[in-house]
Amino acid sequence: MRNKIICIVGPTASGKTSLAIAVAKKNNGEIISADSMQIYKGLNIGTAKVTKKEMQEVPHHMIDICNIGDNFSVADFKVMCYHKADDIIKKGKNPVIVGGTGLYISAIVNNMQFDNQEVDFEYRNFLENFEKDGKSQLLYEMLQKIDPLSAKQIHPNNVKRIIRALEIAKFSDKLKSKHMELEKCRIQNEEKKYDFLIYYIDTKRDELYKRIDNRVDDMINMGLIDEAKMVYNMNLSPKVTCMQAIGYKEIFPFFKGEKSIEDCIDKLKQETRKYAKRQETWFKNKLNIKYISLKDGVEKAAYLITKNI
RNA sequence: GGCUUGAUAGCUCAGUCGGUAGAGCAGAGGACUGAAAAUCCUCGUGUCGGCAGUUCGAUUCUGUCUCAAGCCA
Repeated sequence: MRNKIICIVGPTASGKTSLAIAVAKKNNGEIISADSMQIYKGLNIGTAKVTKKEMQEVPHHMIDICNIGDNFSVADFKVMCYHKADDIIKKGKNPVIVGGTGLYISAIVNNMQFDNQEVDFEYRNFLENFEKDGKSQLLYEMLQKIDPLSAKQIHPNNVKRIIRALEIAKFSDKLKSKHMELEKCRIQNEEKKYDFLIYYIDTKRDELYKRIDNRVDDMINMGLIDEAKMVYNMNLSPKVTCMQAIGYKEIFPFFKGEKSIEDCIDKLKQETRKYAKRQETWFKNKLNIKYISLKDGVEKAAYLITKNI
């Protein structure tokens, strides 16, 4: 019999962390985080990472596994996540997957297939130069020739995606060695490894926005500005993945003396709200989810989730 | 008190050599199989500050008033 794995998803600030801990406690579980930013050591307050105390209550995985500046992608996530899940099951315990990164959740739920591939920065730079020269259209035309299916799915203006698709097409093992059409290996997902039960924490929009505003204020009180300063002082390229995290780049203008701290905090709240909206779109439209509410408390929700297993 | 410059979408502004107007941001919705807290797509009627004048027609020109910023007293 295949194992059923509980996933808890939802927009930022919806209460995923506490619900996951409650579920894991009730169900002899260990938590696997599916969050593209909590993987980084040092990004604690801004990513709303679980506290050390909470981690002692229930083991957490896939948190603090990278250094700031490291590269990481869905492909890495999927491999590591499955290993962790297997390990947890072998121990006789139950994995609980929690996260807000839609692509990561989709990757494991749908068992997406990826080749092993390192990022080739030289090639990426080469491609990015086309964009700098205003020749993005050429990139799209290249992709249409090399990987027509991807080209169909990516909007011609989405240069970042076009470049990534070109990188993948060029270095894809399947393309190079087997002369297989990329379309085929993309669509051909293997049989699903586990069954998943995905719970989406449903929160009314205005309520969620209030929670977001309050949480940002809490983050500031907990020392987010110092944490952001630490990241700022590292002087990283804006291209580095963790520099994309919300909670840091919004405060940089204050350090540069370009904006007041109040304006930066407002911007941070605004960006977080927009992010929550994008998450909602992903989870509601791309995944087969069950809705769960925290209105009657975390314990009640955890009870409802675990009693079905 | 005098002069100058402004007053246009929630905000910042562009524009109409006179034929009732459009960008960015915000907001709403959406896409997304390899950077995803990223990236991208769609959606813009608003007494064009008030009143009067010229005109077939004014947001656009003229006068006047109100408000704001600056300069001179």
